[in-house]
Amino acid sequence: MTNAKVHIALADDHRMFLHALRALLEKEPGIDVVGVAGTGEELLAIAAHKPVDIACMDIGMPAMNGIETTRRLLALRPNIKVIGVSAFSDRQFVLDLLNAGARGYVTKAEAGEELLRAIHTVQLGKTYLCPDVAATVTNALLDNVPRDIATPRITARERQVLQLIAEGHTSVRIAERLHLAASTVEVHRRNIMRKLDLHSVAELTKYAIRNGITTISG
Amino acid sequence: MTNAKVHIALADDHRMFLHALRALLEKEPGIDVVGVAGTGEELLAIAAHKPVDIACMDIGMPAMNGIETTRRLLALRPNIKVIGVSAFSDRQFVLDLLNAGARGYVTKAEAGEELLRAIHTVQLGKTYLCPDVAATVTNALLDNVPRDIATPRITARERQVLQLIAEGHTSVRIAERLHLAASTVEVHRRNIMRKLDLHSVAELTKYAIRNGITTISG
DNA sequence: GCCAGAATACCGGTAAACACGTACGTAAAA
DNA sequence: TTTTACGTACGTGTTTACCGGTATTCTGGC
Repeated sequence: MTNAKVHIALADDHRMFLHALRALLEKEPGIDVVGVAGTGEELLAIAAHKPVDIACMDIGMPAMNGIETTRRLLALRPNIKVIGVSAFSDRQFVLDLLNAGARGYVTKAEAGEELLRAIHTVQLGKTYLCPDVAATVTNALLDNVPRDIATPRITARERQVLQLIAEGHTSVRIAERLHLAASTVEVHRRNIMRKLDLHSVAELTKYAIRNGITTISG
Repeated sequence: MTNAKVHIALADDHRMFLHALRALLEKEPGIDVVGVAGTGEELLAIAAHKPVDIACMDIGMPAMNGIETTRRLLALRPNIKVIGVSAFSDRQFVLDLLNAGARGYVTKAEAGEELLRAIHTVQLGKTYLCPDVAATVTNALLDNVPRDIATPRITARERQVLQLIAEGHTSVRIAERLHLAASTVEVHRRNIMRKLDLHSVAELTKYAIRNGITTISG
């Protein structure tokens, strides 16, 4: 049992990264990549039919993001250990993912060995955060203590509005598209900014990209 | 000569992608990865000291972007064939890169095999664009004919203003930061939008991210 | 020396964003 | 059941964005 290979599933919407990462992990003797997925749904399907010990997933996927995918995955298979892989290291983002049950987080800026280290660490039942993320999180805990549970989460409607804002539409257009009054859209916009502590369309746009609410290639 | 391995150098600011891609390419018998770089400068250094046939580089790198890197690389070693690898497929972006002398372009959304196909094609002296990029480019040529040479390039000052816009600053703040009149900043903003055919802060922000003018983790 | 382009600056106008308030019905949660 | 959160909608006001034109200065190229 101890010298059996660890079964790993990968998920990333960039197929080239997905395939490349598979090649990287397959070089490791103790690792067996049992499936790769381009979306959160595919990852759930893999976990439903194959033995998966560890899932490494991109967080910034469109449609279903990493946090939602993590929740559903753990509801389906509570023993799977989730490692978040992302280009970003938002404090709030990492905390959300850990709250969702993830056991590790590494950024794509780190070396490939960092992911292997994370895999080996969570395999032992521990939690692994790559250095800069760990620093961000501990700073957050030291600075703003009541950040643990007070996770501001936007509603589905707000998310919908945010997506259209990040696509460059005005409030009036968004109202037309959603069959709402323009004033309602502006309230949503205001609430989003208040909840997320963002203060411009530029920041809203970046947040939306980081969280997979919109794609950058729009 | 014909059955010698092709020497490839890689460049990407995401080290994990860089290392994973190296693992993917090293599986190929005809390919020898002679160096990997995290920045454009490193890639130039590698090309200066090692034999490189093909360079696969990420376009959205901070500091020196892919287009500038391509220019300098080809000035240094005109025989190197450059393949652009990017998460995005901007029409203008691709055209700029091809004008700079690149021989291929594949997006990260494509499968890993797509990059291998690009490598084998440019090795034969041909140009390779992945399907969706090829469609975008041909559409651009069919739609707006005088797009070939009229490559709108923003000035250094405009780039500076764009960066601050994408960081979420207002025109007034940008003016203060750059010691300009607010009206001047607004003219720059206007010219940027006109040149790039963008019509909102959201679009400006995404363009800035795609082109490495600002980072998404701001 | 002239011309084109860049960078600077100002004026005017419309539309939109942004901040603050109030209000109501419903649905979920305590 | 009371409370809380959400989605809906309106009003008022200030700031900013966005589109148009004009003009001066400076620099680089022909």
